[in-house]
Amino acid sequence: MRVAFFGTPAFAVPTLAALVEAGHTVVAVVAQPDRPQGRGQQLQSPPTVERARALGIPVHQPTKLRSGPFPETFEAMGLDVAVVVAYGRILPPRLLAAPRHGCVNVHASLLPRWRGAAPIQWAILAGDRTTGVCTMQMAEGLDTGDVLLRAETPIGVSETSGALHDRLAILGAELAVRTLAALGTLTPAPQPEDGVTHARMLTKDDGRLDWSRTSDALDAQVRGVTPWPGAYTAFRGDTLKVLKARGHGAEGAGPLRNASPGTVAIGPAGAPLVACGEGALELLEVQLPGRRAVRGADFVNGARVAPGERFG
RNA sequence: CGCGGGGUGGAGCAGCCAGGUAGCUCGUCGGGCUCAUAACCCGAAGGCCGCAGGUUCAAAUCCUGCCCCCGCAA
Repeated sequence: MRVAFFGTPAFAVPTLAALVEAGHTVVAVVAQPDRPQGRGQQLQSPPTVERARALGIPVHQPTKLRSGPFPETFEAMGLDVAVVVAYGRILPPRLLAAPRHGCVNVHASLLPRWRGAAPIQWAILAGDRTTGVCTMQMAEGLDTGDVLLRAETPIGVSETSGALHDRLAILGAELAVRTLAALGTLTPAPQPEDGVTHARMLTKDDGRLDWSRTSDALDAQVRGVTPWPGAYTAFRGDTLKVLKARGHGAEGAGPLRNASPGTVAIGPAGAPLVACGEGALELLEVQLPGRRAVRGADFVNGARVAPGERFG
């Protein structure tokens, strides 16, 4: 089939690669414009653009989708379908209607749960046991289209957003290929109104650890915001990033059983054990500003963390 | 030229501002104590202080250049 691919970040790359691998004619890759990024604020091309160049596919990075030259260019492509994966912008109706089979979106959640920008992170933050990917026939609303195919996967007890992201990217790629193969024979299933949740984009604030929450909630929060925006707490006036942690129930809290939230003890492996609203959180890997990431026990040794100190 | 922090025995850090003896918490090795231990006690090994120049009687420390690592900024 003649396909156009809309996608910007790393999550979209496996799908792009899979479409080409499956023998589809990808006539164009559309992504967000290059933006200054990283240390040094260098202008950098999105991952999908890098891949498109390597594959020799023409790239479009329009700043406007409603006006300007792009809509006409798009309509002239003579497409069977457009595949959209984490493109980052809403497609106007004119574009949605242009390809013969319309536009198909790959979304990283079990719709209608977690519509929106950060479905992977929110599934973990909310403590969901399973999540997955869906393909849908795109409609005008945000992730409201009829579902074509879905694939479910369990969320590991210590899985981070980063790890789940990589798994769902692969799963999504497979689902996209299967969806295109069956296009026209699939029955689009309208999303139920029950169970709709919205996964708003995360901000830096979502990484702040509130020690009055339960150890389970904090464990999920650390995993959900890793690697971005990252979990953090305050320690002696500095920001301490928490890269890896493990929640312990009341039994594991030991001497902290009646300590107020944020109080630190030294755990059995030498790592900091922090009192939560319920249970305790063991900090397995942390990082101080300007320093490299270290194991919990090394942090305790180097910073001479004393039992009874406070985080947060 | 976006802003900023850091490179010191195997690990994590202090010392640098006010140049002059290599320090701390661990780990490792040996010994002791103990029914036993991630506990405790005694002892030991291990570092050209990122690299190259400069200043100085003297540089981990001050000056210059370079290399590497990291935080902010999406």
